[in-house]
Amino acid sequence: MTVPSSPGELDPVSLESSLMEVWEKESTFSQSIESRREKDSPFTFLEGPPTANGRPGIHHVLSRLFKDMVCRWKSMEGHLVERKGGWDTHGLPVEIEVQKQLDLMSNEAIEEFGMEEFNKKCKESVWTYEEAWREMTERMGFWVDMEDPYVTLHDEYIESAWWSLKQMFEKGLLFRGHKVLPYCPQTGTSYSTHEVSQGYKEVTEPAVFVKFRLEDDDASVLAWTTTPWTLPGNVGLAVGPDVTYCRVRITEPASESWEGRGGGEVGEELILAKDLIGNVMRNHADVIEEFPGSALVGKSYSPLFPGAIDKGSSESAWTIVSADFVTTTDGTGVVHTAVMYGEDDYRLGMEVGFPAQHTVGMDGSFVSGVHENLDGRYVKDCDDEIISLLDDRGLLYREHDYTHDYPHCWRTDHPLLYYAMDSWFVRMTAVRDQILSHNSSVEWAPEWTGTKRMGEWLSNIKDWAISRERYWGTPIPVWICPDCGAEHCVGSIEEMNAMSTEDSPTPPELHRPYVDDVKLVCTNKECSGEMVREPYVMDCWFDSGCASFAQWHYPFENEELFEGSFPVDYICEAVDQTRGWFYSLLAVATTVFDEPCFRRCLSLGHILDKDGKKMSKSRGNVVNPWDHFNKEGADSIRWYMTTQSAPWSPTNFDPNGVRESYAKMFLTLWNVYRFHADYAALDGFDPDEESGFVPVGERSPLDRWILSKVTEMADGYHTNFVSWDFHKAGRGLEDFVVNDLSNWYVRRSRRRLWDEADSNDKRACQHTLHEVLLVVCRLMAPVSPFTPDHIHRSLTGSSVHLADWPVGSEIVDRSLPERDFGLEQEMSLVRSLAEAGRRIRVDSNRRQRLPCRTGWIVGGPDISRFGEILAEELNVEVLSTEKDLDAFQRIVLEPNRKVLGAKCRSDLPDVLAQLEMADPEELLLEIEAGIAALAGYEITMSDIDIRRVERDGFAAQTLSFEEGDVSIVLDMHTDSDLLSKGLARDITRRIQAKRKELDLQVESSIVLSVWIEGMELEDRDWQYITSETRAGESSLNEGGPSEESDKFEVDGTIVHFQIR
RNA sequence: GGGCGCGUAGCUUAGUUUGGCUGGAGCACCCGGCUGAUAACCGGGAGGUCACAGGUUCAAAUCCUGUCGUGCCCA
Repeated sequence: MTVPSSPGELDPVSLESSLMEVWEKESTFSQSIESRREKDSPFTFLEGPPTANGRPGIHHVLSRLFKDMVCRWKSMEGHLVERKGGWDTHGLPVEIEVQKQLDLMSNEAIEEFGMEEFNKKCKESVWTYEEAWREMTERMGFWVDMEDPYVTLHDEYIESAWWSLKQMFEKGLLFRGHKVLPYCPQTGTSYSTHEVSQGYKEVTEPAVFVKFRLEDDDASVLAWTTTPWTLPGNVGLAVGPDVTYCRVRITEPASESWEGRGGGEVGEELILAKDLIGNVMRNHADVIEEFPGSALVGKSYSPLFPGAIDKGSSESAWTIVSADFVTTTDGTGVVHTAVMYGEDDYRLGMEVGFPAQHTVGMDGSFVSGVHENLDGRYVKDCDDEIISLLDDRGLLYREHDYTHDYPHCWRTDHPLLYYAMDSWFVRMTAVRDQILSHNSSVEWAPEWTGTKRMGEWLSNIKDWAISRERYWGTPIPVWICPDCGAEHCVGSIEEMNAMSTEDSPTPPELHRPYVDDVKLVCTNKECSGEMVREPYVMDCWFDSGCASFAQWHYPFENEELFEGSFPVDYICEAVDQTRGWFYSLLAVATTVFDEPCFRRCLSLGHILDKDGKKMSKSRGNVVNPWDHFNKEGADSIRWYMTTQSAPWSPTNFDPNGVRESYAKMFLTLWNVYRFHADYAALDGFDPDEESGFVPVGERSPLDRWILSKVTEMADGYHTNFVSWDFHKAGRGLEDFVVNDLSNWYVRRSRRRLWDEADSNDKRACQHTLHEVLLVVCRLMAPVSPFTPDHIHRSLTGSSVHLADWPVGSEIVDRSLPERDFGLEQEMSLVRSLAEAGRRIRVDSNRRQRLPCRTGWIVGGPDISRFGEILAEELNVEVLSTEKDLDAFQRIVLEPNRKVLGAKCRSDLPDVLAQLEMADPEELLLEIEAGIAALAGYEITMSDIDIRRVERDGFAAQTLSFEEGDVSIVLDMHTDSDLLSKGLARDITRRIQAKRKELDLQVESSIVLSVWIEGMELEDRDWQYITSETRAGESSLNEGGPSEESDKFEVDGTIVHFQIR
């Protein structure tokens, strides 16, 4: 037996914090899982691990909300939903944080400081904000197991990652190559594009037009570059096969105004794209030949810096090749290609077989043998020297200053060099078809994230560079023999130990520098070398991409757990993870298991600030979730975030919106609950007491109406959940609670519960409220888990999170009342008529409290069972029906433009004009007779809509429905009887307001004195006032008004009143 | 520079898939009403270049093209 106690005011913060304690004490989270274990229908969720080295902001609440919501919902549907927490702990951002802290601005500095110590610091730094994350997670009500999370830096996790890499290695998917990256030679660091984007600076640098002398032809091809330091590394020129090129002959010497070095001789012949002649040439020149780029392909030219690069076996070195990326937007339409110093260059070089050799060392200086004037010098200091060298040999056409944005090192401010770094790759291009098909098996929300953003990207998939020349990360488990070149990928700790040489130490953990010291016995039996580990760590995306199995330390243990949870049912992260985690999960699952990794993926939009700007520390517009946790509470934030916009739409975070969710959704819900609980406590109402139960069929139409409506709402809510439209679900529920439940059902039921005597009707109302509140709480619980749980516990004694989803599922039963469509329709009409009545009063200047003698309903279905309610809402003495519409109304014919437009096309305006002029009554008769025509077109009923409007002089409103029109007509006549009744209501209202102002108890009685000037109040109405206001003693018009009395005026009547 | 989103009232948004009646709500504002009903509720008002420019159509917020702004990812 559960009799609710009187709940008092809503205090969301204390409600939520005390509930958190209850959850802790009762282990509600684990109960909510364990109670569904028997049903044996798991729904698996995979947590995208956050990095705890930054403080959590409101945007983190969003993704944790949608993770939690779906998990809670699926739990209530009866599924077993385990949620293991996780932490992402490796990666460059961690290193950068520590480097900043310790002022270690280069790799050299880190190594001097000591890699062991450095990595220790990284390991500590990773947990800087763990506490803050845990607190936020708990406070927002995200249920996830943080006691036993997976952690990417644990040996178990790393071992699983190693295992997966070995699978790829054995499938031949792992290979060594180069990756061109922005690189800072001063710090010895290559940068991710993400980091680079923060360091762009506008700089002015020398750019040059260089002549490449063709062999077997007395002409030069012109190419342009903004990085003269890459010219010694030139091994090829790229042209667009369909671009039109020209051979031009210089006809006159340059003018005096020529700036800088370089130039062309009269008679010299140059080749460049036709469209760019005007931009490039500074001499008068004749076009002597035109041809497509394809005509140039295969021609050889002389190297600019002979000897800088060894041709080796390359056949294509220093020839012209075709490339699809060549454009004529700038330069000469000929692209200078230095394989090791540009991404396009490298890719092209690999395709056509240019020699891939460095002319620049890792220190940023030219290697020896490039040119005697350049060897050993820092490349950016050599621009001028290189230009002079070219000019001296007549290979420079022109130099000029060029201003552009160029990436710079945020630590040293030096320009970064695009530089081909040694790198390990996973051959994703080999599994393109598989990953595409796995991707298309995923249910993406929104759909375009999968088909477009991910799908189109995957169809141009590139090999995945998984190695990083860093310190803090999962070490690459590849060992190479320096003697014979044998490669071996280790797949477990055991394997490493078994293969290690006698002198090798046993590493205390699987991190650098410890694993670096492990040497393996060479796998080549003929070789006696010691294999050395490749000194890289893995891309941290690889780490997190292993989460589906590495969280269980699969395949070393938990085989069953893994197999039962793969592919996972649900993941959810923000949209920026499309090419991050979503991709790395797919990539690893495809290469290791040839399976998709997840079945459903919700990709969320970002939270922006209220001006639509990205939240960032530097802008200072990051919203601290605690500002709202401590004010409106987590439920309101969660409800706001859910209902504000579609999950995948970017949302401008408006603090006022959180307040609104609180004021509207939660306060309203609370007051409905409070209304129920206050009277339930007063009457000792026990929902479980069978003798007091009123079957639904015996309850009032109002009760049956709200029960029907709650089912309608619940079904819509569920449908929206299924199609990921959580925002629509929430809006529908809120609308139900505010409008149907609070503003109509509770308002209309108030008097039923005031009755102190026990009655069937009162108990019917209590049961109805009880039942509706439970459905509402259960539906809301996944979105906002606190308030609904509080209410649910108070009504039933058990947690809402252990309850079943009212809509039911394949596992749990449906528990919703039956719909009664007729009742719903009638009530909808009643409410519309009540509103229409208020409009009439506004239009006719008749205040609501002044009753009307009669109201007529014209047309529509029989709504007599709600006659009393409607009469009260309309404040009419008598409500009757009238069949004859014509007494109050006339008709208007409106064109149905959709139908008419299709029929009349361009004559539509004529037809409309004639319809406008036609007499509606006559035309309608013609239409009914089938003889109507306008502007030569036959007009039928489907071409028009009939609408009724009230005749002048009647206070009436007409509502149009598909089934026909319904009108409400009010009698505007006034007499002393009505005036007295109206006055009584005004006086009552004033006294009640005063009672409230004086903070009187509802049941306490008062001593009332009233003085009325200018009107007679009938005895009957005076009785009404005294009983409504609980006046124990009362006096009317005795003596004169006292000085303490209140005074008001209504329609010329002055009223004084005093209560004691 | 490329791909994918987004842009509707001062703010948050519905409507866009499938073109058709006067572009619909909430917050804030103004007027009125109602209330032992709450930060509530009801009626009305004001507030819109549906980002901009073209196009298709009898008809465009909706479809097409381009531009601008903004966000994510990539370069």
